[in-house]
Amino acid sequence: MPKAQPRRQRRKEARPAEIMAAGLKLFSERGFAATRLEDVAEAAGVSKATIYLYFDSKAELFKAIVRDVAGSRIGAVEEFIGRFEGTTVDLLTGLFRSIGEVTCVPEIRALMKVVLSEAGNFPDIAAFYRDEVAFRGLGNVARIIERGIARKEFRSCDPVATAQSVIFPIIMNALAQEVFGAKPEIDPDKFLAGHIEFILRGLAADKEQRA
Amino acid sequence: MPKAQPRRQRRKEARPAEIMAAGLKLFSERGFAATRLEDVAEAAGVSKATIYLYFDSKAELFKAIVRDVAGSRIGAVEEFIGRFEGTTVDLLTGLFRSIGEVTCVPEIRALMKVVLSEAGNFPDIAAFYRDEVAFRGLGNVARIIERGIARKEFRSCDPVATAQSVIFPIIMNALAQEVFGAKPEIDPDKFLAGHIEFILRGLAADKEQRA
DNA sequence: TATTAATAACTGACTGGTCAGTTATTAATT
DNA sequence: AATTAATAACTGACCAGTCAGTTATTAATA
Repeated sequence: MPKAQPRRQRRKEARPAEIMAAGLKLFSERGFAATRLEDVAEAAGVSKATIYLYFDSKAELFKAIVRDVAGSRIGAVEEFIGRFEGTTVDLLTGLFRSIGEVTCVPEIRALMKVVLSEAGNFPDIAAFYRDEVAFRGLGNVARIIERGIARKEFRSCDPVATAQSVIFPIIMNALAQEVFGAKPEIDPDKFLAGHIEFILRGLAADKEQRA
Repeated sequence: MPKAQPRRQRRKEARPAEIMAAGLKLFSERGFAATRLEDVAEAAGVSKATIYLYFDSKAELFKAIVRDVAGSRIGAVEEFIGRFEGTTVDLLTGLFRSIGEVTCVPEIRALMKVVLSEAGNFPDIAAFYRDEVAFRGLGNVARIIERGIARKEFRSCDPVATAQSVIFPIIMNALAQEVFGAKPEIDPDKFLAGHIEFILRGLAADKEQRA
């Protein structure tokens, strides 16, 4: 018989991450207001008071989680974009695949929803998310479109406005799945493929244009 | 001095609508959980107990509001679509304008957000909204696309998947504005115009195709 | 290497405030 | 006078945040 765990353990380093993981799970399932800190504590294998050793308040815990999850991925994507040397069509296609993957991670999808929900109640979270995730991501797509225009692969258009046309369906699709559950009628891979074709046509440089 | 209103008035017919209007305002500003029924009552010029004369619970009030707002517009849109006789491009353009207008009504926009937020906590609301608003609206767009394909105005494609590419940016744009506030960089009208052009290119029938 | 002192991690039990929902009563309408 | 719309005052449950006390760990001392 393995030695029984002592009832208490001191694991200063591991606690915050465990608490945040538990919080992410519950906040994304139930939303901020409906999540009880006692449940987070239980899920993290810790007492509620312990949470307050590491986080000042429920709101601060929530913010820490958002910062952690949101900040962790965009850097890698930007590096990929910077390094890429092929056609802009391939670049965009690659980016789509990668965004498609990210929006399939349940925690990330769920957190997106919670941030939307709680933005009004947490202005600083909203500002952080807007600048560090939404606008930043949109800017990256806009830059790719500019690249395509510069290389004459794409027709001339407003890069930022077009970036929205291009990227919003993917986000919204993930959000809809999160909220309403999977649509039986249309599977996500098929949608993504169709969308890529669709937007490439929308972006395509005119082959035989007057003047 | 005008005759002072009696402290109490009996206005059985008017109360529910007034309570729902007040609820819509507050729920959309603060979300479901953060809205106090006492505040709804005050905004409606009524006591909290009066709300319970007309609605069984906070949740039922919320549902009644969603049903009311959500159900009220789609019918008109569908009728417009049914009657339309011009080109499918004009039909789609007209529909976009009308959706663009609807998503500018602050209460509707805000309610969209709240429904997304609370769908998890109110499965029946989610189901209602999914069937009566989301899928129904998507279906209408898909049908327009089918019409365009049938009339050789549009290239052949999956109508439902494409409907998402077409309509989601408009919804998402409204949602983003709602959540993050207006983006200074891009004004909504310009976006809408650009988006219309973009999707019409994506849909356009191939003029000179092999075979 | 034991023993003990000091510290820091952790917890159970409590508190104060909030708010959905109820009840007893009042006043308008018939 | 009987009915019913409306309300003020109340109740019970819930939960974020606190705190006094407990246990693990480390370090100093014998």
